[in-house]
Amino acid sequence: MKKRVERLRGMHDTLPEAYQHQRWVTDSLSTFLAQAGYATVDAPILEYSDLFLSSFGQELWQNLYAFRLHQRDLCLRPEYTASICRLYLDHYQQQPLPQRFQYAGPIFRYEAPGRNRYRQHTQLGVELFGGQTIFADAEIVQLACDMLQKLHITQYRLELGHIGVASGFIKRLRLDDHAARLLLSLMEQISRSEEGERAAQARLEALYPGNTAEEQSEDTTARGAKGAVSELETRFMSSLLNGISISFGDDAVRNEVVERFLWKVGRGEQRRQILHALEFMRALHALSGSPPLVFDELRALLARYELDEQPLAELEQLVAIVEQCGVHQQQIVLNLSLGRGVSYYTGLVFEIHARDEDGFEAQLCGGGRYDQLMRAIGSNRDINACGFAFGIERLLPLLSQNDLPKNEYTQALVIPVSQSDVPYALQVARSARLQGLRIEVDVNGHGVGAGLKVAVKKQIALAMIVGENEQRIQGVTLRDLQTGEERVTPVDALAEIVPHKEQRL
RNA sequence: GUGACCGUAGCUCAAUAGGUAGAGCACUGGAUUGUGGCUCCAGCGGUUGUGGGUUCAAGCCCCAUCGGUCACCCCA
Repeated sequence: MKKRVERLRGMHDTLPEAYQHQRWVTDSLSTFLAQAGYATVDAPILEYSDLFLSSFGQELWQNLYAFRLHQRDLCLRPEYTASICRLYLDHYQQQPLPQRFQYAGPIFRYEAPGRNRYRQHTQLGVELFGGQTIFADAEIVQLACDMLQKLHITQYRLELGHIGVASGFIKRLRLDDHAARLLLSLMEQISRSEEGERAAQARLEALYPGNTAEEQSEDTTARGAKGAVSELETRFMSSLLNGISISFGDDAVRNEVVERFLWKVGRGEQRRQILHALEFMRALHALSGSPPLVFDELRALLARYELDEQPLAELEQLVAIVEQCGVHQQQIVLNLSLGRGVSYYTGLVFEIHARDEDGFEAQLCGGGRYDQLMRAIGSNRDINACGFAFGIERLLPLLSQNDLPKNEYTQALVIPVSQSDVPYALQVARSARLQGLRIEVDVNGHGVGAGLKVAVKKQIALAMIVGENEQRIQGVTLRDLQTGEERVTPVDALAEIVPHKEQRL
């Protein structure tokens, strides 16, 4: 076999049917957003890597398609938000706020490909700059839901969260900035699973490494180091873990986890604070659920920790508005441990999930509020901003076939009788197209019989046979491939005849 | 990133226990030089993903690597 250049891993080709469907979805949603005042813009696919530093921290740096070219650090955009913010700063600062933008196009992330997951995929989204927080938040969440409505996708789950709760808590811990940010970005991972917590733990450990000599001695005599951890600390951790009922297999395993954690995290004040934060995040996660009940429970939790109720009040208003737009309470899940991958969110965060017909659940949409991103990428003032983006490829499997457009199939194939009739065939095709028909020409150069075979194989309903006889009268022999019926038709009249013939199919 | 399974013609797949690599579809030509679908005939097509190893002998066994699928992990 000849060596063939393969398609890149995680990249996909878009074939005619999928392309049509994708364009239909994009057009429908874009039209809808334009009705809401969102002007379509686009930005370069390639940007300076620095643009994405604040959104993709060091943790996600490896997920960028970044490279160095001519002494410049460049990067294929991993998302639109930062680019649109840059676009705003470059062109719109003199315009009055709020400003609304929509976009659609490819983005790139270097990740392990999987089902419904590509290294290049298409995002369609909006950014809303300025406006009052609660109203702007409500507008975009409502838009996201209405867009699904527009596509007749009704079975979905709307997850709402608010970074303000956890960040309010962390702020009080007086952690250093780096630790606080890391903790926040790990929140979702921590609350998801035992394994996730362990991974997060490792990252936090790296932040406050213990005494090197002690660690080495632990490696050689793991059990011998036991005495170094105080009885009190072990019991505290133990009861903490008990309280939030995580299953650890058996006591030995749990003790091991507790011990290693306390040991490795180091012994400073920071460690105690982090433990505190972990506990709080667990509690937040445990309380996720649907309104209205969950609000009471969350309010009680915030009161217990003496935290500001403002974020919760915002969410409550938001839920009320979203419900008025036809989203059922059962579809809404409040999850204050929702973190989202990127690190710039400051307030509302939300995601929309849905299950396809195979029962596979995928995230369709994600977004939130990021009031400090503008400053992070070089603005000299903060500009309130929020937005969201849909993954177009993930919407496609959820669409009903009835809604999707039919393929633009070819209506007739022009078959030249002999090679000398090709110029006339092309002329006929051109004339028919000018009349609005979709016409292909058989360019195989092998006669009428073979030409008709081509038409059948390609499932084209009509053939236009053209030779000397037809050219003499400026006509075609129009043959119906289904009935075998033939009639000679003037080229000028094709537009009237062809559509009628087709309807027989 | 981790684990499991898989990789043979353009596509879908065969190949006994390790013993000379096959079929259908598709494609090209013909039966049919201005009339198709059906049929028949012929042709084209391969370093068995790649590299190493074991063996008298490897598509098959072993190792590595690349790619694919699924489940985790993570994300849209």
